[in-house]
Amino acid sequence: MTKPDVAQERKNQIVRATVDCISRYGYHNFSMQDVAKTAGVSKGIIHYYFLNKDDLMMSVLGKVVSDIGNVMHSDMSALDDPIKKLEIFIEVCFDIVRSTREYYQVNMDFWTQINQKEEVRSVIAKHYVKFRKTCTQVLEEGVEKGVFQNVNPTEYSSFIIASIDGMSLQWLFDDSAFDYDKIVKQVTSWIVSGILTK
Amino acid sequence: MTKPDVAQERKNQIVRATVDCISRYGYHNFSMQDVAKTAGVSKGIIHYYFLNKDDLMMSVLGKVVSDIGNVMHSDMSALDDPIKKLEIFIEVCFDIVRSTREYYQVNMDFWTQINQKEEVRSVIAKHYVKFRKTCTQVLEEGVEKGVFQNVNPTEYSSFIIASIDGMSLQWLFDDSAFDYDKIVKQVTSWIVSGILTK
Amino acid sequence: MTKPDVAQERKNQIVRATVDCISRYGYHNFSMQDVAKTAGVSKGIIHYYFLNKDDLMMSVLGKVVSDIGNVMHSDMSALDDPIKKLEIFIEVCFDIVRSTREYYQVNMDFWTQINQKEEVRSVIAKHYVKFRKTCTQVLEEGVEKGVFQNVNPTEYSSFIIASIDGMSLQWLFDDSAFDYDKIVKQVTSWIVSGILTK
Amino acid sequence: MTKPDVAQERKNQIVRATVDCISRYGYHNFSMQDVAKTAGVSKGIIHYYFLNKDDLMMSVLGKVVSDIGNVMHSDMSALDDPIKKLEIFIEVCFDIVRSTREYYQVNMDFWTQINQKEEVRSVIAKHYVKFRKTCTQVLEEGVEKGVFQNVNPTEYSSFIIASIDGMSLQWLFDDSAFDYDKIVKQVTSWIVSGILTK
DNA sequence: CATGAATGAGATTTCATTCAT
DNA sequence: GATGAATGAAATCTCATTCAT
Repeated sequence: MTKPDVAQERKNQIVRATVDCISRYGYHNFSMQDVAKTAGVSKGIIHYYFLNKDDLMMSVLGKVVSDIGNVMHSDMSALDDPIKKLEIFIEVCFDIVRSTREYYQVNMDFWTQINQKEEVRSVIAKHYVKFRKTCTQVLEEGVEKGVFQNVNPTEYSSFIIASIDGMSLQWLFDDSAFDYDKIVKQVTSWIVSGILTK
Repeated sequence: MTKPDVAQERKNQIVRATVDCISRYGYHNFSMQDVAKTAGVSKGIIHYYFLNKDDLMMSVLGKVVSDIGNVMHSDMSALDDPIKKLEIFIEVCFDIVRSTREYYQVNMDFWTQINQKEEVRSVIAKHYVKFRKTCTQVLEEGVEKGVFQNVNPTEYSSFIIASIDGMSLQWLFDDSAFDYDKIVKQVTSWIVSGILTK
Repeated sequence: MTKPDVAQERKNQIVRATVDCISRYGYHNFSMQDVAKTAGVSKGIIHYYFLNKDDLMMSVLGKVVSDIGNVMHSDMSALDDPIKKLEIFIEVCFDIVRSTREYYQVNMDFWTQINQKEEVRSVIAKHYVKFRKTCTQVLEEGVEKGVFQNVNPTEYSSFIIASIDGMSLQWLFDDSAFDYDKIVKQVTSWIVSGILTK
Repeated sequence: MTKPDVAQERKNQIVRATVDCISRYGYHNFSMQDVAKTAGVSKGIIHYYFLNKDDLMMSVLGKVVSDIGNVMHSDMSALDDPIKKLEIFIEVCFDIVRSTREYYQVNMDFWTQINQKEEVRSVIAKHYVKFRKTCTQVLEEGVEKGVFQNVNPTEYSSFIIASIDGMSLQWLFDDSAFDYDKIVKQVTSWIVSGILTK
């Protein structure tokens, strides 16, 4: 059978269409009709697969968050040098923003919901926990090997991720403010040299 | 004149009410009716003072951005020591987030509009230009006095501001993730020691 | 001012239009749009005066129930003879059904809701309490004067009202089944003679 | 044949499920989906056996009406005494309401349709014709035997049935209004003594 | 200036019905 | 026969905006 899971495929199709719509029309300026048109399906079928718009949006958030999370986990295990590993981690993170700019923004759009919808806040919070954990592992390895100073790895992870998010924001607000590639390298160097044993 | 622009006072009143509503009901979930009730005025009068909801929102953005900007400029000129000055700058910034958490969140809510409304993007971009400039001045003073390394001050400003925004985000997503006061001090120390001449 | 209470007048106008719609299209086959058109107003204004369709329907029920209740209280106090009084009470009741057939049916339409909406059931129940009380007073007077047997007046009231409702139902189902005027007289006589002291 | 009409059995199954749904969700608040789930069949198959929802509803009405009709015809022929016979007829009728309260309510729900759907009105009207006829036969027997007064039996049948329906209504609206068992006996006595030869 | 009744476009959602499999 | 995915009409409800008073 070439029809292993029509339902799942349809759901994916609708979620993808929704991401498109958010990108194009804005987080709260798209209608179910828009999603239907984009996905090439009828309005009704969306409510067949998703309880309501909220439910659909939670699926979108889930996808965005997990997609970003998945990219981050891409082969770092192959590397031995903690410094190289950290540099690559940072590079990959910055790359997500640059190469999926609209996608990262859709992710950002959910931030407006953290005060109104506990579930949204919770998903994002968990994403950051995982995010920090990934980074922490890299740092701990370096600390163990004596390459990195004995800082609190979780705290320094927060700091690293904060720098990446913060720089990305400034770039999204104004991509002529600085040369992204150049400043990414600069920031990476500041972050890395900040933790290197003297 | 003892009649200092009643119109302006009315506009302020409405804008303040709107900030309240965004905080309470969410950026996309409040109505002009809500604003009217909160401000204690009629629905009609809002459209007398503001062209439409968009116009009102731009005024809100203007207020939020300038309020935050104003806090930052508070007495740093009195200090002589560049290190102390930088530390205070960072502290003040973090304080804005902590002490006006909801307010900062309203500011953040506008970030989701940068793709849809060029004017919003532009206002935020200008805010960050000013923000960086303030920081840059502090850094330049330190570089001049030989206390700070000869890094590109604008780039390091971006980095500083990025750290502040990024840490604040993580805290807004989950205020149990770390002790804000403690990590603020830690991050401040990392930022400062990263630029000190060895 | 000839505009003492625009709001109340509008509400009445909408409620009246709703009764019309229920009569014409059926209890669950009319839309807010229909009501708007019938009342000659816009769809939106209905939701300005009524929270939602349910709220509107409760107002309709209130009106129907109280209108019917009001008719029943029409001058019986003038009469002295308990028998005459009872006969007139019964006549008035039957008259309500005959002369406001559609109206009585709208009232009936709410009966489908008694299992789903406690408030509906409660309003109807209270209406019947009042209904029985009115009848009971007539009976008690007759018992006191020794004209009526010493039956339980509330129970006999229930029986009287039951006969009226039940006969009306059969007539509504098939108005060719019997001559309404004739059978009303017959039933009245059975009811009255059933309580007369021998 | 040992395959006694699978189709009929399926139809019954669906009709029964519909009665359940009306009871549970209300006459106007259940969907074909609900029926399908309750019957344990697919949504599609319902439209295979029934033309549409209206058609299904007519089948439900048919079932409800004939079920109630059937109960009424149960063993009265064995009795000789017309008084006893009449008492039992009344008792059985009241029993239908008490013992199948929800069922009787479903029957009542159709009453609201008599204005909109001639077919519904007609079925109900025919049901009452049969109902009255059954009662009339009991009365005629008593008149013939000189036990009952020479009233018009059809008219008195209407009156009897009206009392039963009317009392049941009041009870359905508020089952705390009176003790059903007690008042049933009382009403029975009033009805019977109203027709006894003096 | 100020009010709030009124409008109407448009959003979400439900659901009877169809039809390919 | 049987399924359930798919459709699309229609319903309720919200809300920015207008305008007579």
